[in-house]
Amino acid sequence: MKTLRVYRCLCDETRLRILNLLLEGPLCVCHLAGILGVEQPKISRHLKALKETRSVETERCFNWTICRIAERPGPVLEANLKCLQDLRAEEPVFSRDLEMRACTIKKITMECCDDLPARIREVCQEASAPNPSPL
Amino acid sequence: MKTLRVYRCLCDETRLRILNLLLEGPLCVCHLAGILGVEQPKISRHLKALKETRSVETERCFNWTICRIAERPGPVLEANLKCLQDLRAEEPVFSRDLEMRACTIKKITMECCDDLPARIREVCQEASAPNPSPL
DNA sequence: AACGAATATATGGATATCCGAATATTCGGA
DNA sequence: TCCGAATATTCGGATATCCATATATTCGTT
Repeated sequence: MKTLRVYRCLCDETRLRILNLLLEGPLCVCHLAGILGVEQPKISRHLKALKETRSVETERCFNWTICRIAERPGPVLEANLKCLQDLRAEEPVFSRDLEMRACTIKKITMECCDDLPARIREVCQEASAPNPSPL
Repeated sequence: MKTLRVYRCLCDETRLRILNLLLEGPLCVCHLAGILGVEQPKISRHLKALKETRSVETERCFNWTICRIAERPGPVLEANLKCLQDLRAEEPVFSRDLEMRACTIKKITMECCDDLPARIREVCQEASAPNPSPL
C-alpha cells in the first residue's frame, strides 16, 4: 500500500525534526546536521528516505545540497505537515530546533554570506522570503 | 516523543484497515478477523497496539470484545482518520473491506440477531446509527 | 465444576530498521 | 590534476517488528 510508505517515513524522530525545520525554509545538509546535532551520514540516510516518498526535494548547488519540502506533497504528508506545526507547542524538541535554526542562520548571514559565490546568494534570495537564508 | 507512537501505529496495513472499518461503526474482534480475512490472534495483537496509543477503545460484552474508534482521539490521529476516509478512493483495499463489512453485517442481522441476549441488542442499538450493527 | 466460544498472550523465527564507523563520490579551486 | 569540503554510500551489528502456532484466559451455560 502506497500510503504506508509515507507513514513509515513519519515514524522516525530525526525525519520528523528535519521536516519541522524545512517547514520554515530550505536548509543544506551540513546545517541540518549542525542544528540537529547528529552526524552528516545520518542526515543523508534519512534524506534519502524522505526523497523516496517525495516528501523532500533537493537541489545540488556547487557542493551544497539544498533541501526543501516537496513542491506538491501528497494528501497524507500535507495533513501531517500541518499537524507538525501544531505539535511544536507540545513537543519541545521541535521548538528548540527552530531556535537553533534561527541562531545558525544569523551566524551564517553575518559571518560568510558576503564571501559566497553569486549563485548561492541567488538561492538564498529565492528561499529567503519570509525567512533569511536557505543555508 | 509521544507523537512517534501514533505514527508507528499507522505504519501497519492491518491496523490501517482496522481503523478504516471502525470509522463506519464498532465491530467485535471475530468479525474484524472475518472481514479482513486474518487469524484472530493477529487482530488481538494489533488491537493491543491501537489501544496503547488510545486510538481504539474496547468494551467487553459477554464474551465479545466490541471495538470502536477512541472517543477523544489526539490531533494527529484525528487528522489521519480524515485522511483515511479520503484515501478510500485511492486504496482499493479500504473500499473492498467496507463492502465485506456491509455483507457481514447483513448476514449477522438476518441470521442470528434475534437469538442474541438483550444486552447485546442494546449495544447494537447504541452503535447502529447510522449503521446497522456493531457486531 | 466442566465445557465451548470468544479473546488474549507467549514463543521463536524471519525480516526490517536504525545506527556508527569507514569509505566513496562529487565538485570547485589551486 | 591534485586537494579539500560537502555529501553519499556501504557494512556489520543491535534492536524492533511482524507473523504463525500453540497455549492461556474469560465468561456464560449446563
